[in-house]
Amino acid sequence: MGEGMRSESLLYLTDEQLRQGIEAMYFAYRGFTADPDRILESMAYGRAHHRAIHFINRAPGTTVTNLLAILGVTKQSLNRVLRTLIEDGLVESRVGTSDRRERNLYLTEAGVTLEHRLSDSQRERMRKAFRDAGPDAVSGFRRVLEAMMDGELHRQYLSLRDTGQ
Amino acid sequence: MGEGMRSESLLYLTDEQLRQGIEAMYFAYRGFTADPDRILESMAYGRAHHRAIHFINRAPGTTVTNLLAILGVTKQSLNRVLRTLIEDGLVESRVGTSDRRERNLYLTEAGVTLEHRLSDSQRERMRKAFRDAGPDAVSGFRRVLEAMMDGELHRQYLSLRDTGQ
DNA sequence: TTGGAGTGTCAACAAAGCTGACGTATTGTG
DNA sequence: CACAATACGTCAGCTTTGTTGACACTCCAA
Repeated sequence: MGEGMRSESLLYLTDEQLRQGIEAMYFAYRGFTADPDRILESMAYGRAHHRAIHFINRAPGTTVTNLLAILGVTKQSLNRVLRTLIEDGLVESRVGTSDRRERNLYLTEAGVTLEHRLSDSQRERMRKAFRDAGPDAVSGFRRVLEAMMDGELHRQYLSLRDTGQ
Repeated sequence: MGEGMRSESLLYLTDEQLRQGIEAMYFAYRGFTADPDRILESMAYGRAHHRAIHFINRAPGTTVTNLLAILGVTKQSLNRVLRTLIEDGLVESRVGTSDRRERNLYLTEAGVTLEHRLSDSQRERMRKAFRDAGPDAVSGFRRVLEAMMDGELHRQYLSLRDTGQ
């Protein structure tokens, strides 16, 4: 430590500050997932189902392969989740029109309903956090999070972000 | 949309902004855990071992019950992890001096070594994120994360934070 | 037309969470 | 002292969600 801090900004990078950031990230993520987890556990679902529902809702008609890339899991793992969602009538899987090897995924009406319940609870918490922290904090929050992503993750985040209206 | 936004700050709370925050949190957390995960998978360990090691390092001599409260898991789940760490010589469990029912947990030298490897990688990513985002962003980042914690989580975060020198 | 690449499914297994029940050692209290 | 409560460990069994391996169907290009 202390090998030529020239600018004020470097003062923020003590090990103590970094450790606090790490622990804040850990506890905040637990809070972040708490509300949807509560809703999901009443059904037979888990976080994996939530993630699948979220991204199918974001990109209706997406393929299994595309979803695999976003979620970063194996196709076998995703398939199990997807199968239960299809059986339960929350997701519809249509054979691709141009390439019949692909399956295009859509939420059914029931799927959209559940997605709303889940995202409402999560948005509400995010809204409260943003409100409590104030408008200046929001941009800082997002800038740090973006800088924390790997190149590949960051690319995925941006490409999703840009599809939002 | 648009039923009486009076103050500028409310402009930040559109559903689109909230959704971006949610997705940023998701992708950032994946980046946040990626480096330790890589180190751990080369050994027979997982994220659960990392969490135990982290908090034993933070509060040497802590008891099992205390660790359970911080991690929010069951003792059976923690015990499995703790047992392997003790068997592998990374954690030492000493009978309590004042109350001999308790077990005080400490990292061994090997445990400290692994903790350093893990936290170095995570600190390095955090440092990069803070550096890239700039000093103003750091406080905003932390304020939003704190506001995202539940009451109980927030209390734990603060009590840990205050023990850091 | 046929073989390789791409897409998705089934089977079996592992990590790590959970509940419930129980044993043991220790502490504190009536 | 007797006995209830606490702290910890463990056994058994279940769930979610990740993993590999094997395989079927589809497309495309040689």
